[in-house]
Amino acid sequence: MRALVNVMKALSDPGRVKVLKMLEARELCACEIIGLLGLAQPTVSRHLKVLVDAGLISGRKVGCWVHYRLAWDPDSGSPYARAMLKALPGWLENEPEIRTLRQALGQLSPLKLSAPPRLSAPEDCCEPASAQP
Amino acid sequence: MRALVNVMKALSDPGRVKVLKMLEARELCACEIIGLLGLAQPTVSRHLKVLVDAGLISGRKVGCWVHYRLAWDPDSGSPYARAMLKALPGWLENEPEIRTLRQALGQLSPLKLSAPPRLSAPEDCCEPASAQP
DNA sequence: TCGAGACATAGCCATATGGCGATATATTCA
DNA sequence: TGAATATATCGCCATATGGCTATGTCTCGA
Repeated sequence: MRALVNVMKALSDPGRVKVLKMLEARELCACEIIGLLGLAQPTVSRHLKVLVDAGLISGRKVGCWVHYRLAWDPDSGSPYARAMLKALPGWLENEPEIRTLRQALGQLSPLKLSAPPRLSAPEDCCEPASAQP
Repeated sequence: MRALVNVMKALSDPGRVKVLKMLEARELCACEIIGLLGLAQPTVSRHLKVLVDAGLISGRKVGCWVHYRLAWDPDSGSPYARAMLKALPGWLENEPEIRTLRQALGQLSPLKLSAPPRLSAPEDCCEPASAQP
């Protein structure tokens, strides 16, 4: 019960749902998510923690960065989390908010992740996605 | 997005999840749910409203009573609500809380609902499920 | 028409949640 | 070692949530 409620609570916030929809496209580092969501870094960090605790995403540290991805692993996460991750890709595809995010995501240069020890840092990783002049 | 978040919020409370699990067995009137949940009547009433607003259950007034059931109807409710209603029966079946509720539910005399205009009132409909002597 | 019962609503309170800035921690690079 | 960067944590505030009691509304039957 606790596990189920935790997953549902995690899905009860638009920002967190957006994160999951973005991670459908590809793995993202925290700073990219911050830029895309347009929220303060501590706020996003907490949202990510909620998603991790619910078993919906997992993060792995790569040098200075933490790369988040959907927790597809069959053993990690709860069955509830897996069920929701399976359902989500069919949802919200026509939502304007999501389409906008997808577009912004495409404009970001993809992460050049490969070598955990030696890492070529993505120069524009932490450019804020929305530049206000 | 709003609709999805509303469904997930509705599922974010153990009491409301219990209501849905009980309604899997059969239609219930509000007073039965009050007895089974062990919460005050206004509290349950509000929980039921949240579930109705999310499109997860529907209530129909029968005389003095309101009978609640899962919102299976293909047109009513959101696709999110329908998806969750489809998933829920496979969940929490081994949860002690739920098993206890199921048992208590079996001990209640089933509602004799049939005639919307004329209605044979269930005598013990509003007996509190927990009698403290 | 009036009382009783079933349910909904209003209002109050304690806690949870989500936002933020400030700060701590960890890692890389010079 | 020390500066710079990425992320996490802390503490504060406003709002949302969930519990309750009191009260309103509706329906039935006397």
